[in-house]
This record gives sequence, C-alpha cells and structure tokens, in this order.
Amino acid sequence: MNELTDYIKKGIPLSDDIQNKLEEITVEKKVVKGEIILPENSNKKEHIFVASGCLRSFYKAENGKEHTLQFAIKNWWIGDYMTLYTNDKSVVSIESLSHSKILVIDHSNIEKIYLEYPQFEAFQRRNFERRIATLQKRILSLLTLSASEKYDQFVTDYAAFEKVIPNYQIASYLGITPESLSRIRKERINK
Amino acid sequence: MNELTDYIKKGIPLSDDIQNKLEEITVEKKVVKGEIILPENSNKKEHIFVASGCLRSFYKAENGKEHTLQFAIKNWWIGDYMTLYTNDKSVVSIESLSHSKILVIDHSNIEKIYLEYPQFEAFQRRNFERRIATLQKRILSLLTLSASEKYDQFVTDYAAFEKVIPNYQIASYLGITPESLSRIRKERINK
DNA sequence: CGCGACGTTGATTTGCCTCAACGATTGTGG
DNA sequence: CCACAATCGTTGAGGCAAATCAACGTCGCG
Repeated sequence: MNELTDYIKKGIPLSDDIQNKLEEITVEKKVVKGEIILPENSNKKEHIFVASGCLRSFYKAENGKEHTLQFAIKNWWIGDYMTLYTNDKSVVSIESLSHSKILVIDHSNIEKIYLEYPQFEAFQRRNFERRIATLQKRILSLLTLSASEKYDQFVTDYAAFEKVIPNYQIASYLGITPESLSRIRKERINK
Repeated sequence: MNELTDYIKKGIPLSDDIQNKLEEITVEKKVVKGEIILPENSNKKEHIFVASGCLRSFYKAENGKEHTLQFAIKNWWIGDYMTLYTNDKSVVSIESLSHSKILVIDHSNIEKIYLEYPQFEAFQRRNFERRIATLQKRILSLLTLSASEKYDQFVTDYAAFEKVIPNYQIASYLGITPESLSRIRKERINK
C-alpha cells in the first residue's frame, strides 16, 4: 500500500490485483526543496502524484521570467499535459518547493491500468472534470480580476499553500510582479 | 445516427446497442444567432455537443461586462464544468453565435453511458486530458503575452473561428478591450 | 427610413511594470 | 563562528501599455 492506492481507496474499491499493479508502476521518490523533478525539454511523459510536500509547475519565457502554471500538495496530480499527446518536448518544469515525497508514473503504464481497470478510468475522468473546472475558474479570474482581487482569491482558495510558497512565486502564479504583490500585502496590513 | 455518434465512431468502435442509447439521450436542437441556450443561474447540468455552427460560453461580471470563457465549433463540447459537481447554479451562459445545430445531453444520462460503455469513458478521458492541455496553454498565454501577442496566437490557433466571431467577443476572450483590439488590428493592416 | 449594434479613432487616465536601491534572512565556506 | 554572498521582500521614482471615456461612421435590419 502506498499513498496513491490509499487515496484511490477513499473513492472507489480496489482489488488486490489492481492495487499490486498500481504499486508496481509507481516509482517513489523523495525530493528536497528546490529540486527539479521534471525539467523542460524532457521527452518523458510522466504523471506525478504528491504524497507529501509541495510542488509547482512553471514555464520559463524567452526573457527568462518564470510563470507558475500550478501548485500541488498532498493528493494532487501534476504533470505536463500540454505535451502528453504530442511528440514535442515538455514545456513546463516541475520543481519541489519543500521536502516532498512523490510517486512518479509513466503515462504508458497508467494507460495500461486504464485498460485493465475501468473503474480507475472513471475515477480519473471525474478527477479531470474537476480539474477542467478549476482551470476554467482560474481563467475567469485572470480575465476579470485586478491584481489585488486575484491575491484575495488566492488567499481564500489556497490558504493551505500560502505559508509554504515564496511571494515571488505567488506573484508569478497570479500574473503580477513581486513588487506589486508586496504593495498589495502592505495595504492589507494597514487595515 | 447523429453527429455525435458519427464523431465517436471516428475514434472508437460503437455497438448498435450503445449507439441507440446515446441517440436516445441526446436532444437535438436548432438555434439561431444570439440565442441563449443555457442561461447563467440555471440548475441544469447539461453538456452540449456542437453538430454545426458556433457557440460561446461567457461569464457576466458584476459590472455587466461579459468575459468569454470558450468558443466551440463543430465536434466540440461546451458546458459549465464549474458547477457540474456542486449544487450551485451555473455561472456561465452559453450562447449561439450563428445558426447552429446542437445535441444536448443531461449529465446524469451521460454518466449512465459511462457505466455501460467503458470505451466511451476512455474516449472522454482522453478528450478531457486534451482539454486540460488547451486550458493550461490559455493560462500561460494570459500570464505571458501582451495584448498584441495574444491576438496573434488567437488568429493562428483559431483561424476557423475568426471570421464568424465579432471583434468585441474576441477581445473579451483575450482579456482586452474592443478599443485595444481595434488598434492592434489597425497596426496589422499598416504592415 | 431610422434605430441599434458594432467598429474605429482620439484624448486622457491609470494600474501595474520597470528599474534601482536597500534591508532582512539564510546558508556557506574559510 | 564569523564574513560574505545569494536570495527574497520592500520601497520609491518614473514610465508605459492598455483602460477609460467620449464621439462618430457604418452597416444590417425591423
């Protein structure tokens, strides 16, 4: 039993057979703060399940600036979906923001599980639907909110993250500069 | 046979049995330009498959401004994923931008198909993975690009859409004002 | 025709960025 | 254990991309 099968069992029943197969294909890794788990321009198609700690995926623009696509904590998946079904190399890097324990699964192996175990596919389908919802909500935030409002929403939605993540990375997630975030936080304190 | 089963057959085999069930649960509608198919604050949990024409989903902010979440043409799905698994009323409206033919499916009915026909679930799972990729790409665009660059990307990625969609709606998709888009387009012509 | 929706253009404003400098904190090697 | 560098957050001054506000032309349509 590992953290992934543990997590799946909370949602759906899991036969010993499938559980064993899932555990066979997961590669457990312990990573330290600042460690790059999956660099950009990689050919790997891997999904990462966070057992503990905190990760983020980010895109590095031509000018060198990093833009955070996602943060992930316990029981979240993170990976490069943009290049899953293309021959392109990965466009985002995945980095650990703390001591973390992660379970790495190759996409081709997870596809095999889907074939053998339709209930897991159903489980993931719902998971993906919720992720689509989360991403759409983020897009609406980016379209509608001011820098200050975006930070408000981040604090309420991701309270668990806020203490672990440096401000300049929060800024890069919200699409603002660290300086602007600093000024926004200053305003909050003065109230 | 309808456009949906036709589309599915291009990807995976479809038994007569399942095909019939799919066609039973789809409600075909013809809608005109400007027609609201699914208003905000609705309790319906419906997926819409576009057979022909063009649709969009948008969020109306408190100040009355509309922000376009998605455009959809032939063979695309559109719906409110943000409220699929909540009791909240829908947050986006779905509108037709042309004479369109759509297939409406209630979420509870599509769930039944998933149960009976795992291959369709697999088909959708891959579909969702690609949509996640598309949404993530959009988020990166919003985080990294200038107004002008976002328009460039829109024109190349959505060439098929560009002629059908009024400019102020393209602007609301890109997160800029119609005035700014007008000036950007003017620049293009002068080159 | 005349109205409303849409696109354009100009003048002005503004929210946020850029650039620069400077503490605070952390960690690292001598 | 301390000196030093590197990283991060903060603050200020100035600039700019895009928003706002306002006016007007054009087109399609009841």
